[in-house]
Amino acid sequence: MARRPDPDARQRILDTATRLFDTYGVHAVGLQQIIDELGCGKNLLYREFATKDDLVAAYLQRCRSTWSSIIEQSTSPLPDDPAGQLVAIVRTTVEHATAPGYRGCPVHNAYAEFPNATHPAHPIAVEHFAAVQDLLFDLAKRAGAADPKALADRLALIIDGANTNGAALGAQGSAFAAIAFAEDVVRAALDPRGAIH
Amino acid sequence: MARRPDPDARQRILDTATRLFDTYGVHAVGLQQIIDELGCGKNLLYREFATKDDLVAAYLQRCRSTWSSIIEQSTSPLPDDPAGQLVAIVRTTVEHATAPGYRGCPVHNAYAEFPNATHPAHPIAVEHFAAVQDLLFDLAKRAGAADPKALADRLALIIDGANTNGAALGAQGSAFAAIAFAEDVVRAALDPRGAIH
DNA sequence: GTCTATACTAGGATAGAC
DNA sequence: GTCTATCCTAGTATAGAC
Repeated sequence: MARRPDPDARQRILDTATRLFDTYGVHAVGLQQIIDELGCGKNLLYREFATKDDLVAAYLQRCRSTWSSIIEQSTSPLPDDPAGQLVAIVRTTVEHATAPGYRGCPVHNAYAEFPNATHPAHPIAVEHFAAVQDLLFDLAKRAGAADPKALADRLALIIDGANTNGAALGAQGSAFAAIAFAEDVVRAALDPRGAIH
Repeated sequence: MARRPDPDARQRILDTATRLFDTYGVHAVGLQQIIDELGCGKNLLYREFATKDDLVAAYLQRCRSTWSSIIEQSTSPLPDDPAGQLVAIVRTTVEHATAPGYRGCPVHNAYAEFPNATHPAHPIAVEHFAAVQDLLFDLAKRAGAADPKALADRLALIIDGANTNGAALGAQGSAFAAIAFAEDVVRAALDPRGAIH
């Protein structure tokens, strides 16, 4: 009897690749290692992903969609509270950034690992950075900030800072402070009296 | 006549290695590439650095001392103004983070490239992160902040955020906003009326 | 026909001999 | 400073199990 093709093969490969890339970094993981962990043949991997670059690109796409659903999950309980959603995004970021073994935002890490602008990972990462900016700006506008761009910039710095600091120093660093920081910044930006004095 | 050993060999090797590592990332640069650029023999490099890991460790040490002198240079004009020094540190960080071709803090990048805790780069990076924390905390205390830990945490987030955001989005991102942000945060932390409302 | 397993090429890396 | 040995990884091709 002929074997049926496994429709989940691509997903299983991506599952394993994601876990290994997240843990060890992209450069440090060889395709052989993925094949060994997965227990599949080399042909299957090369059928789904012609080159390692293709696999890396698919990995980054998955990182993006994972991030989207995490954010979606944290903001959906506050559908009519854009200011609360901004704080919720920071809180979720901090939770992840202080988790044991956190190595930093995988998109930023991959971007740093492949500085060559011709790498297929590049445009995906840039798209992600722009999407985060847009989301923050949109929420800041809807929250009624007098200067939504300024509020979005400050929250972007807090979020990127929490990610980086958490990767470096974990829960012992400054990442936890990001939550109260974001609350103050949002409050100040919405205060009709005109913010910080 | 036998050639005299070049006492600057180690520095010249480090110069070239630093430039290449900063530009392309550590993993992506081979020792052969460094040798080719430098026009030296392999022996010379192996005499100074037994393994690539040793070279990477020396590279990170140099990154640390470069960072120290940059910070020293930016804070020395304000010897009796710790609050001004805190803002100056952020300003200097932003200047670097928004420069064309900036790829992020090399220490953070190397830390991300070598997640394995046994790599010699690890302790050096951790030392750096702790040193930054200590410097910020010390200045926050000397500035008279009511809660110096909180101020140091917030500035650490702004600094790490400016570095990461600048690497991703350059001058078009949120990094520039870090300067006014830091000014507001420092002012609020020193305000006797009790900060942000 | 689909998968696993393996043998193989080519290139680049570390390392060291001379 | 050149030249060689060894290893590792990406990628291809082939053989065989189900």
